Amino acid sequence: MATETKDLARPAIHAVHPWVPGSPETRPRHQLLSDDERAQLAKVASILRFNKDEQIFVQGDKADAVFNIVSGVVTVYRTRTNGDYVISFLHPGDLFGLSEEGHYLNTAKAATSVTVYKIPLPAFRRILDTNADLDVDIIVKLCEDLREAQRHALVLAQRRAATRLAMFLELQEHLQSASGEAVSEINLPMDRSSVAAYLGLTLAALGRAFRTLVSKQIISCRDRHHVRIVDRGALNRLADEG
Amino acid sequence: MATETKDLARPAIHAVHPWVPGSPETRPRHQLLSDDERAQLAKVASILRFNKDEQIFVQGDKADAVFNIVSGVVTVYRTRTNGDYVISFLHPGDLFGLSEEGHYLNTAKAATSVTVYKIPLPAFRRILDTNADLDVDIIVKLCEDLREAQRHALVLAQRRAATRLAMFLELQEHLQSASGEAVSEINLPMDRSSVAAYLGLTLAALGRAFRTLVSKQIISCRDRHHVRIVDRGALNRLADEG
DNA sequence: CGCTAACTTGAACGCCATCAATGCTTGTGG
DNA sequence: CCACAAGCATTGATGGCGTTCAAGTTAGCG
Repeated sequence: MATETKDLARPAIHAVHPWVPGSPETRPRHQLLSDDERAQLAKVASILRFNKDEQIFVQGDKADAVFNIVSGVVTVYRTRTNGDYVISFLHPGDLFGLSEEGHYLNTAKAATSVTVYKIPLPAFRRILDTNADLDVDIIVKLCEDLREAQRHALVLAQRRAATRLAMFLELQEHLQSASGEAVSEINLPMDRSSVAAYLGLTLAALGRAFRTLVSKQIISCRDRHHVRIVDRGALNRLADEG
Repeated sequence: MATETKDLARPAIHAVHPWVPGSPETRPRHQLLSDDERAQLAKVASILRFNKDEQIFVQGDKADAVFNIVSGVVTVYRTRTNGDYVISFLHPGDLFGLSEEGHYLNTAKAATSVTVYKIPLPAFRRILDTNADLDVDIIVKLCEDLREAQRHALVLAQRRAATRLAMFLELQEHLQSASGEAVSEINLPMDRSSVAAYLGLTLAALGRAFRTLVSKQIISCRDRHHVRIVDRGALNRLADEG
């Protein structure tokens, strides 16, 4: 379809707008950018493709571009002397590489096959300077990223592994439904060790947490990447009350 | 001094600019806003004073204003069925209440006596629309907040309590030195239970962690709000290597 | 079909949560 | 200024849960 090709041929930033009234249900996640903004960004962007596990940038690299995801999932993580810590999983419509200090603070790698727009920072700044509306869109997106990071902290502050996993699964389901897909099943494209690194758990503890939820009839796993919620009430209770 | 009075009479947003070259050392945290921007904001802002432990807004309230700290420290936390979780400690030059979804997601309370500018959201948006430079300043600030939230997640992902505390102390020291104060001593204006809620620990565990660091001659405590670093190397090692 | 890496499972240990009791400090009123 | 009270913080003992290390299993890929 022509429209779809045209859509894919331009950067897109998806978010819920925090300032317009209405409940989150009535304000779905939508495309923030105008056609004009998207066209401007497309002019300076190059499109790149990465295979699973390929690195998009590495922590310490000079931060000279921002990225916008077209398709696929990106894992952002930081490597420390005692292991890797996953900061976030990013999805189509997300922007990343912006919140850096001259050099990338984190490493970004493809969790699945990924296509992204790469927008050189100087060009990006130039467009920001000349286009006031884009500024506001970026602000909205950053607010969303901030809320997301705070929710991540909330997850990590939980004491029991099963609670962290329950919150993570609810978050993933929410992300999927907000992006418009029907979700009879939660899709977890990243591998277990990445989830463990995101939840601040060892692989072993995460495995046990999965087994606990399955044995309690709260979820069922078709395979390692597909989870079905059996008892949503119990999952919610676990996530909310620890 | 006249200048100081004038400075205090206007909103101010402090941050390091992530896009200008140079090491963080050579790019100190500075005032982002121009005199004009500060004057515009001052026109629509009202100044408020809160005593220690007074609430500035409560989670669930309609989010109709953003706040800018003039002096004092603000604790942002979220209350859940199983307790309070501290999201962040905010300082003069910080902006908060922006990243909400129509209603405040968190509660903000004064950790010390606090004076803030309250800027009604409609007026704030109007200024954003007409002032392109301010947009960019807000973006810079949000990027800093995002990095901060990610660092918090990194702290919470640590397994040992002493490691979390070491990272927290280094962060506090960094904040203080970045705001221009000489730091022979780390100042912790918030109380222990808030620190515990920030670090995802119980009061008891935090107390033990303090005692561990003291007994290992890594820090010494003058009182509950003043910590001196005795062995910075050891503190660094603990924070970096777990 | 075989190999390798990812994942699961098991047993022992250690750390933190929990609960309870004590000590400290801050604010209040006598 | 002191006595008191109430909340905050430290300390101690116990148990649960997650880490660690190791072995076994599955899944994905050539």
